[in-house]
Amino acid sequence: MATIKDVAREAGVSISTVSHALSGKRPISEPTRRRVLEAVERLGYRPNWNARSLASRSTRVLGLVVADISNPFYPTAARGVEDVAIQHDYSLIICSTDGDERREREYIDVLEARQVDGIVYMAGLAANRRLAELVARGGIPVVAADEQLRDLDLPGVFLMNERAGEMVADHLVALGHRRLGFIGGPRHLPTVGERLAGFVAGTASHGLPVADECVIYADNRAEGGQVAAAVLTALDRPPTAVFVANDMMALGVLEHCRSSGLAVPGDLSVVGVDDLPVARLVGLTTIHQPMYEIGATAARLLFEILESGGHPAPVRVQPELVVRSSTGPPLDRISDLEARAQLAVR
Amino acid sequence: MATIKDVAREAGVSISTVSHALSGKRPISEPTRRRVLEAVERLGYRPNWNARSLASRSTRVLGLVVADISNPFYPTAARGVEDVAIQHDYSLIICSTDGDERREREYIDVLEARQVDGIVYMAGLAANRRLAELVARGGIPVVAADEQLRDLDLPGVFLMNERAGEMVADHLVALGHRRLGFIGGPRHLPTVGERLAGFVAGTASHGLPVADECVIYADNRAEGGQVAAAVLTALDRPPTAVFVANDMMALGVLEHCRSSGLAVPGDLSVVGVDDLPVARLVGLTTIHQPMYEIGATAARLLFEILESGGHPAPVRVQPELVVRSSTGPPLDRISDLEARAQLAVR
DNA sequence: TTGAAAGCGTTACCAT
DNA sequence: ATGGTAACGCTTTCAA
Repeated sequence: MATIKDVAREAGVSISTVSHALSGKRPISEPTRRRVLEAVERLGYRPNWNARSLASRSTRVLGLVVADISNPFYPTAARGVEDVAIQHDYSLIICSTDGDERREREYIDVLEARQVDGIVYMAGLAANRRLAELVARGGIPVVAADEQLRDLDLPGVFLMNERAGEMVADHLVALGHRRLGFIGGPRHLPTVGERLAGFVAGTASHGLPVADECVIYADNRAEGGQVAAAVLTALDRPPTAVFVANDMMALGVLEHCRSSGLAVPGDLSVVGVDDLPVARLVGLTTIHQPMYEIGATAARLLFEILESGGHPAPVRVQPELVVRSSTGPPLDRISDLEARAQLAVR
Repeated sequence: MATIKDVAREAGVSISTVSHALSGKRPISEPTRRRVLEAVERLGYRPNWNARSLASRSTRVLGLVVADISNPFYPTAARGVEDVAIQHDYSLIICSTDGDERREREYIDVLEARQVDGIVYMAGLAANRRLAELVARGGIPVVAADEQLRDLDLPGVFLMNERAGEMVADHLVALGHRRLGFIGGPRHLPTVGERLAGFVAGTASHGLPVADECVIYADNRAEGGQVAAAVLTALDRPPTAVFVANDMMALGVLEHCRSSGLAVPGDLSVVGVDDLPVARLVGLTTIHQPMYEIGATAARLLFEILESGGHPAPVRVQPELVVRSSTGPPLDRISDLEARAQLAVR
């Protein structure tokens, strides 16, 4: 592997000239520059980033921690982060913690050891001290995206989760639902609590409660949704509509309905959050999250800190309800309407 | 940020003692070791990986290049690579080229500049010289996964694509289809060609051709499938069944059918390849690829090279047909059967 | 069992 | 416009 030294020798100039010819950090005569570039080409020289980082005390690398890269939400958000990073001539290390605390802890260490210039945290969990310590040390700026971290109050970009819950409540109540359910990921996640709070507030504003037994917490993924749906539909008085705190879980709910012969939306209306690409394919009514923008904004926030320090205020993004075919009037409501229509005819 | 020097001072020992206490590369007396560890803890010391790599000439980092991280195929494969990497105490840089040549070129440079110890290549494209040059220089071993690289003959792990095509052909012909179509990504991709070849060979063995106008190449993603399906179904004599070279495109085909009111499988049977998680949700018949295993095997291959050099033989994995609800007898065939059944009744 | 010192490939500063 | 050289933080000889 050719080094800067080899290039210098090949081009017949000093090391520092090569360095500057490549970085453009000081004027270089055109012929010299050309000779250097030719030597680079001939030797297939690629500057060693480790050495560069070591000498310059900046790695030009950002860390991105996501909860589960196989949730389609993250790749898009990651792309947002990455594009902004690339604009700033940075690159990205993506760490998928898979909801596993040990793994998450290790990744934090890796990112710190790698001396990344900053971290975008999109993993929710972080129950562990590791991140708190890192933040406390203050060496590496961290911004959160999508999910605020418990007890940490990082700068970041978040969906207006309460608003999202309200919108869903309005939609379902308007359709005629009276018995409503909620399915969410682990209860300690701020987003889950906020979405539920908004949902409850929304239904309450129409004079409707959300019964305790109709609120189920489960694993954050499709399987969790499936399990929760089974519990919910087995109730004596099952809800006619359910708000599911994210699309992956909502897909699980749909799967449960399919496999147990429940009609959607006839027997159960389902609303998710995220608007994953697959939501369109399966006709899932959901709250749209601007995933790419959330990632990009988080990255911009990070560069803002990197460049001018400080603790920028959190950015809150507007939810948007996308109505598809997984929501409709409840069955009893339909027969009700039909009955009235018939009365009218007479 | 505390350095090894700080730790040495704090613990009252030399730098090399700290280094060895941490790496365990030479015997250290218990009390000394403890003092060092305490100092590390107190200062929150994290070894600088750049410096370490520079000094030891090994980064313990692998590069993973994927075509499109938002294709659910990749995360799972990536997980396979990552798990094996972690077992070897390596970490992973994931690069998503997005099918963009410029981006791909840049990433290759990044990985080389970062001095990764090896690269798993899962992106197909690589029409560019960059990778060829890198391979030619021979500094960094590269293995391919899922898609062999044109003109490069890397060690790697691949699906038996011809076999997959044959299996699909057998399945569709057995259902009674006579007019068959094929939709694939860019024709220069080896997998696409191989899957088509197997498909054609399979139908031929039943005495059936695949008409030229029924073979469509398009963009590798869902949108491409949608476009291709539109072309195919607009034909004078459209096929009654189509083999789509990957699930994302197949989802696009399904989407086209839905939006244009075509029944699946009544009007068109659809088979994909990959068996993405979403395939189950939408009931897509498809060829199962062991994604995780493909990734893990590729990583193992890479470590094999790293440890003992050489050029291991390519690993080929068996395809498996998963029949779901997107395939069935063609409509005319159904009426045909019904007609016969009625005849039988009389 | 420990310490000193020579690199590793760059950048950045001080000269010229 | 160019060259020399001291860092950067660590690993790895070589000595003791």
